[in-house]
Amino acid sequence: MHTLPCGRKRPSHSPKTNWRKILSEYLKSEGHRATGPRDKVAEVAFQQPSHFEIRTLVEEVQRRFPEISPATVYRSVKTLCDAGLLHETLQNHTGVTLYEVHEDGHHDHVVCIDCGEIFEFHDEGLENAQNKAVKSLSFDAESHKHVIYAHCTFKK
Amino acid sequence: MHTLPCGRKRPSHSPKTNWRKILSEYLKSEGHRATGPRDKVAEVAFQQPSHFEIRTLVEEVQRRFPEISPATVYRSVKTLCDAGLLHETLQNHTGVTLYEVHEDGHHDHVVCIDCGEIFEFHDEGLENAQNKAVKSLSFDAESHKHVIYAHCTFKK
DNA sequence: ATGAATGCAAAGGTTTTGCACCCCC
DNA sequence: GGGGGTGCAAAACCTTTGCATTCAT
Repeated sequence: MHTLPCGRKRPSHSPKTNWRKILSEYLKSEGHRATGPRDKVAEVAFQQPSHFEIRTLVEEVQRRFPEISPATVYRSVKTLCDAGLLHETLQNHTGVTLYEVHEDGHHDHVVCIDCGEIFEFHDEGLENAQNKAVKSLSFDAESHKHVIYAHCTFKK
Repeated sequence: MHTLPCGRKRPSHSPKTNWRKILSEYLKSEGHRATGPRDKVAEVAFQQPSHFEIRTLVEEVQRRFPEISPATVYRSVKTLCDAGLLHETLQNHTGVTLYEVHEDGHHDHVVCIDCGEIFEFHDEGLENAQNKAVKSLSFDAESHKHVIYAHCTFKK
């Protein structure tokens, strides 16, 4: 573990570098098998930009491994999500679901309505308020999505 | 306007009771027309439970008005969103997009991962933190989604 | 009358599935 | 060898679109 500027901790081996071990342990524990195609899909997935569409992943896998079928990509992504390595994160400005590598550190997202650019941000006060609110709900919260849709001011 | 227990104000005529006027003004202002099918779709939409899938709406419209085609339902929902009467709100536990009647008062959602039940909540501290965080981003925020996925403890 | 709105059916796009074959354990 | 995994193609879905027709203004 190391401490980030913002003060919170993050495991030093994120799934992005550590996924092989996590995946193989998950597969073993579930009675699933380590196979070539699934491994290649994972490899491509972890090389994607931080937020990606499954559509893009399918294309990239097909480009690099033409013998792997789209069905396998879909099935593998599902497995990677179950293994806790990937995460359906948010919907971009056109409503398409994006995936990201599941990191422990908490962050929220801003999506530009105009250009689709995605920004991550971390706000201590917001996080505290969220935790407090969740606690008061007396539900057993597992995850949450907080996405802000806005106009970014970078382009044009 | 009247004041709610939590202290915030809500317009006394929500779209739920007032939609005809709002819709007709919107249509006029955009050079669109008041038509039977669109009106019927709106009528059914505003009778739906607070969070509904478009799939359910299509079925209900077909049931009550078999002469109205699904395409018209889709087109009408788009119009109602443009008019500010409906809102694509969140995704339920299976990833399906839900619509709700657009109310002014701000609330967030809890979705039960197991049964799909949806709860609304309003938390003053959270809302303040959100506003503050958004402000500090120096984006021009237009909307945001905050959904908590949790296990509810009501059933079984 | 004129152009928006509709119904129908077809097209488009995405994701899932059935099944025979393959190959990891 | 047995059962999970894969590729392929078809199916299943969901949503949009083209077009002729209808209808509001």
